[in-house]
Amino acid sequence: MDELLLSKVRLGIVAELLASEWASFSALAQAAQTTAGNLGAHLAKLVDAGYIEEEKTFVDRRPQSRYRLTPRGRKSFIAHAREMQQLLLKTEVRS
Amino acid sequence: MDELLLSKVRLGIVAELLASEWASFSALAQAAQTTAGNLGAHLAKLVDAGYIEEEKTFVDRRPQSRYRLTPRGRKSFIAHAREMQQLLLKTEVRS
DNA sequence: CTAGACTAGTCTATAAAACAGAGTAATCTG
DNA sequence: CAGATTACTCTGTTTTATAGACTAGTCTAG
Repeated sequence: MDELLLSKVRLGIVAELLASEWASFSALAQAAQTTAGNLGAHLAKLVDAGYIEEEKTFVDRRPQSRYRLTPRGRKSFIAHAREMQQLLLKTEVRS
Repeated sequence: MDELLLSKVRLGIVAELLASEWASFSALAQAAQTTAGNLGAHLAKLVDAGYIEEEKTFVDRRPQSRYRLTPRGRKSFIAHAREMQQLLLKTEVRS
């Protein structure tokens, strides 16, 4: 069970990055429904874990960080979703 | 996204209860791989939320609490697993 | 019958994590 | 240039998780 993926905010980040290759800080803030401060902290954790990649550039002379999932991050998420599915198989109710 | 199900320990509890109708405190301690104190706290949260049911009885003159999933708890878990699956559909990698 | 060990927890203090909001740096707008 | 905006980072507070001490009762042995 992946501790890093047991978080509303971090799952929101990953969900967004699964849908779109690269996402900006502000796009992620919207996706994860949280404040900038909190988002920054969660992003740092995901970067440290090698789940996402950070690229700091300037767009129109303004700083802009953008992020994307690494193969490792993608793999981890898939494994996580699978584990959930495995648990679900233990119950008969399937509807 | 269900906050209550974003926890290693609580997922361990739910997993065990999906597999076996009723489970004792000690069986859950083993399933969730945690200490008694911690387990007690998490069980209390799940009981408060109406996800599990607690039954305190005596077995061989000793106190024994046992727990089982409520329909509500089961439903919530299934919904949670489904949400994960939905996120997974956003990526092309399916292997 | 009582000392020591065990079961089945609960309670409490500490450690870790999440979070919000203040602060920083730069740009743009009137 | 004053004030507003973007794009964050840093720090202090609050919330959550966790371990371990503690309680209550039972069982075993001497």
